[in-house]
Amino acid sequence: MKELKHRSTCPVSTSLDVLGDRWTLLILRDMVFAGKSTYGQFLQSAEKMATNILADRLAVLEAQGLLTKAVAADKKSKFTYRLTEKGVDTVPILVEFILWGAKHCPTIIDPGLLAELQTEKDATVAKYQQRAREQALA
Amino acid sequence: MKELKHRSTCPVSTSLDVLGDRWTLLILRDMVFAGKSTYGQFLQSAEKMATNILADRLAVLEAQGLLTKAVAADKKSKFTYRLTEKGVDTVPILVEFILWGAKHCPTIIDPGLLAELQTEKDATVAKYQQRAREQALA
DNA sequence: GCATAATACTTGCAAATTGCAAGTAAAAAC
DNA sequence: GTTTTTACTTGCAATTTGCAAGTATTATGC
Repeated sequence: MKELKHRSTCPVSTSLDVLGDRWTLLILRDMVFAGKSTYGQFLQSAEKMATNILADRLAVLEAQGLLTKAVAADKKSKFTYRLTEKGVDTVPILVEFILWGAKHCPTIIDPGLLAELQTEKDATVAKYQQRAREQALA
Repeated sequence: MKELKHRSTCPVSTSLDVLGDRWTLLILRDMVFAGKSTYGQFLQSAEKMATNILADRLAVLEAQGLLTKAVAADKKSKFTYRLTEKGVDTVPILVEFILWGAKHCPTIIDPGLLAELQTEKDATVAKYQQRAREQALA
């Protein structure tokens, strides 16, 4: 069980204690926007996460209740990671990171998604949250 | 000049390259919600940031154009840090961290601010952004 | 005008974390 | 029954963090 030290009672600080590093939110991004759910899929993202870091972060996210781990339906040698409601609730955070990065950094992003986020943020957030919930039932 | 490596062209990833650590967003939080502007003030927050980390992060934030550094109006031995528009644009990110932390972690937060964020998020974001812009002119 | 305090860092070093490469183990495919 | 797939674990060097102490410039008090 991965323990976690909380530095203060401030909600920004406690959120950062869980999510504040270079990799954790990328895993959640891959689940929400790319529909990924397995260790092997997470390893294939453009940022090339090291295998030990991925294993560590998945363990933290599971211990903190943002995702669940279960044996895959098709193969016993495979695990499927799914978002809990606590994990689904990080979608608004991911969206704000997308909007900030798209505005202020050199990035490449699907223009359709960006336009959707800029004009109908709340509905788009809700759409991806609903999609994640439905995957969790599958 | 603090350089920064970008791991990919994904906007979440590039945002994390700048903001993805345990301390950076706490500095921005202190500027936006506590009106702090000096090195000494940042050191006094509940999370007890080490002096070298603070100096490093302020340099990164300045190099990345999220804040500006200037000699204080009252004392030549003091510096005043202010948010640029790029910095002001992180307020929605901070707000989502507040809401997630307040919902899912044990935290203490001003009930007035929380209620305001829950019922009138956009207006509250705009209010704190405007406040930060006005401080930058002072 | 000189000692003390305030302000903003910098430096040194041990401990923790990260990143890379290679190795392991169970299940699946051929 | 050998090879491949899948999910890790391990070892180790390099980087980052965290703590304590030191430095440098400006301001204050007598």
